[in-house]
Amino acid sequence: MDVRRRQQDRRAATRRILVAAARTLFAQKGYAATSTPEIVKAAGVTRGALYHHFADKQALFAAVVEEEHAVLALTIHQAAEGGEDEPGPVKALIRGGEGFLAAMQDEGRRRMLIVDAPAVLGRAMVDEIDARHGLRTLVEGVGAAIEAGAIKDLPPLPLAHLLSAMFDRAALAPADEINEYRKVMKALIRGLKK
Amino acid sequence: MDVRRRQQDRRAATRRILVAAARTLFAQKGYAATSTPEIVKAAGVTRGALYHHFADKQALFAAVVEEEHAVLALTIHQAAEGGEDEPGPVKALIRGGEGFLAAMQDEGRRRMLIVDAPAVLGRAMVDEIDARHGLRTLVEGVGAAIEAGAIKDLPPLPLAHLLSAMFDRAALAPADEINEYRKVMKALIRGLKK
DNA sequence: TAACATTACAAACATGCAGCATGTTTGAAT
DNA sequence: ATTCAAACATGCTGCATGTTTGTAATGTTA
Repeated sequence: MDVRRRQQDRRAATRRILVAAARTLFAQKGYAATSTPEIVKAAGVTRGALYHHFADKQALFAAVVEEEHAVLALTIHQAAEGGEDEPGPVKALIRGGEGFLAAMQDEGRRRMLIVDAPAVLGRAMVDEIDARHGLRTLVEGVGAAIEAGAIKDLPPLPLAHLLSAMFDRAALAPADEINEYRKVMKALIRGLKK
Repeated sequence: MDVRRRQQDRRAATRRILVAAARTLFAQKGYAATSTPEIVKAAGVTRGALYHHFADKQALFAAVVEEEHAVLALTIHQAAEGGEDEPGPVKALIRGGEGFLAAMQDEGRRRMLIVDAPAVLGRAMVDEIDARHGLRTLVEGVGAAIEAGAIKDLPPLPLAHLLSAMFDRAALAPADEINEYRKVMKALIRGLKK
């Protein structure tokens, strides 16, 4: 075995530690209030390393958001594994929403993905990222429901976007009102039935 | 009559010109990319004046957002004056949404109210501001529809929030897809009928 | 109306950050 | 062992924010 760190390992390790440190700080204090000196101090590297790996602060944030989206999608997917009783497509949509809301209980995650990301990266890039993760499965779920004839025949992508927007807002709701939001969301989705 | 400008007038005039200049720049380039030297240069005053009238850059932005929300609400209200055929409460909701989308055709307005405001001011303050303007009328519209028994009995405020989130996302949709979004929105609202 | 007080700004200052340019170390290839 | 490139580290520059200090205009009181 090779005790020496290879270049690739070294590179990957530095990148990982940077993204991890950045994630913590961005989650705690938001993008604007987090400085790059702060990040590199937490990561135990210098700003030179940061700007060697990322074009700028925004690119680092994009990497964090990308990863967070991936983790989020995985979390929701795993949670969905539980109920293996093959529910109808509408019920599946509702369950997916529940999983999303549960995974979104993390304040920092909400801040980064819903509040900061659109302002910092722009809607276009956020859409791109989301299209690779959560939104993709939502579009599939909606499409399945439509093809099964379970809900009205509507363009899947806009519908998925609108549902996604509603889930986002519900996730941002005050903790003590979240159950009301859940109820309303269910009603809205059920209203799509034929 | 008094040719001299009173303090109040002077104060109000400076404040107005600052907010106006800020609005233009925030709308064009976004909050982060707009500097205070830029703003005061456009306004024809110095940064001293800005920091005399506003606690910080964020407070100035809050003033701009507040005003923009007021103008937006007025615009929608005036547009709604047109069709005086007393539509049902559900149709009224749909028409309100149409009015919102029409008023949101302005790119700068979208950027400030939907993208930047939540990140810069935080959800809490945005909700406060919105509660004084657009959201208020939406809650009333929803409440009216519920009391009239036209739609399902659901908590009005969460429902209004979710609808508002939907409208926001629709407003951000690519221009060539907006009609599809309109269709889906209509379907979602109609699905609320009993 | 004269002296004083307050408001509304202007100008200069202090601090901190982002991005880049240049230097140094580490690793790999020959 | 030498050479070269990648992976960092260090230092510098310009700029933005917020604060402090100074000044002129306005308002108030004796």
